[in-house]
Amino acid sequence: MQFNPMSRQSHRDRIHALLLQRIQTGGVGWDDRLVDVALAAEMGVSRMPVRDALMRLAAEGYLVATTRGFTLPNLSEAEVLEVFELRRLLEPRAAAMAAQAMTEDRHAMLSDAVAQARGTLESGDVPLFYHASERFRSGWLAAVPNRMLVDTIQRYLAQVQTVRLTTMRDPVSHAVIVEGQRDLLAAFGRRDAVGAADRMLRFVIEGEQAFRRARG
Amino acid sequence: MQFNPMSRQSHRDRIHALLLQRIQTGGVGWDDRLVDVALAAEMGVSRMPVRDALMRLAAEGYLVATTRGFTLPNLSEAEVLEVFELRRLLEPRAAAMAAQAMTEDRHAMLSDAVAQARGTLESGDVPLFYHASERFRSGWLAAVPNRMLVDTIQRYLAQVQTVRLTTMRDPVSHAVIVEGQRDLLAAFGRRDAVGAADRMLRFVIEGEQAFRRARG
DNA sequence: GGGGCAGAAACAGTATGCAGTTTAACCCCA
DNA sequence: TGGGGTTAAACTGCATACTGTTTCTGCCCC
Repeated sequence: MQFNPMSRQSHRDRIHALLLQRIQTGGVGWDDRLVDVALAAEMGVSRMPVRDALMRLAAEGYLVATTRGFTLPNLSEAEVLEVFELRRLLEPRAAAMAAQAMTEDRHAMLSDAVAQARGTLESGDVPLFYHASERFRSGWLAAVPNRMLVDTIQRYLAQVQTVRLTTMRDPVSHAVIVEGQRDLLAAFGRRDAVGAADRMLRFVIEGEQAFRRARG
Repeated sequence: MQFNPMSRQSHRDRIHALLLQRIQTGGVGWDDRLVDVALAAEMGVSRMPVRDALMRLAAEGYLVATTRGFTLPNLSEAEVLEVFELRRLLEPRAAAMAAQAMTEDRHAMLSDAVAQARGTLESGDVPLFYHASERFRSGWLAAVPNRMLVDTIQRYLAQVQTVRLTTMRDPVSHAVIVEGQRDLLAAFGRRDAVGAADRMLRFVIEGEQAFRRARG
């Protein structure tokens, strides 16, 4: 049963990456409790590397430690609005930098993601739409040269994961999001930093309005 | 020898706080290697809580893990400049919100901190200056109603800890920082959100320029 | 005297076990 | 049938031990 303890990437890092992916792709539900023993059994390792990964995720803000396992942070409406404020401050700038640094390859990939997202407008395939949107998001973020900025954006976006998921289920928002992606893609294609920033700001504000509508 | 394992504050948290204090008060040198075994022996506990604390400090950016113990981080110049970009984006807004939400009590506390910082201009007492600056910073941040914004700011500031410490040792920067604190305090006192934002932006840019001068 | 080279030591990662605490289920009595 | 107390299970925190790797040290050969 013994794996090589010092394999290129430690168990701790592998498990951290795996759990992060699960969180970011909606693989962890709101009422799920992540417990080291269970995860360790699932992955065939001992508790310690799993504990390390969980505590690291908690330190990074992706999880919160409770007396009974780790769970997703349960954001109040006020906290979600706080995140929208952060998004308004950071994402337009990030989009501008991405536009300036956009390569042909990356633009083609983003174009593909947007096409896929648009295709779900008729089929109403929410999981596929979500997946395409994730591809678009991670794609343009990868073009941003400021890694600190990207890390910051990724962190708080992870925390409002479920909000974004519910927004995507709304048909009206679905169309608005695809439209925003299309416009952003066009701005990226023109290397139009100003246009990308403006459109991204509008995109975030539209998202905030959709959230406010959904809550009342 | 057995302590209560579940005493109000866990060993992990105690050790984390202790090491953080050592780092922040210059108790850890650039060539010091923090090793779990040695620290554990020093504190009379096992490796695990020490390891937890060290890894948490590393996740927070106060330390970096090397193949041979934990050391102070040596951020590249590019990474530090990335953080300055984040600061330009977030801290003016945060200062504006703090100005709007400023209370008399808090303003008095900030005033005290600035007076203490100014007092170190002549004495050249860097540790006291550092402490006063920390009080000023944590004080105005506490007035910001958006907790997500504050958390984000705190997180990246932790990572450039050492840069800020070296900046404070420079007499010219020392004076510039105290001047900035004085102006910010005045803006806070007037509940002048616009003025606070403007002055904070200038403050960050001055810090960035000081850093660029120091490096190259 | 300098450049490998082998052995030793230091150190990170992981496994396992136990103690203490919290949660939840259950049972008893009303 | 419901409320309160009791007990079992679940889970975290800490300790200890072992393994494999990396770095250091000193020695030998050139």
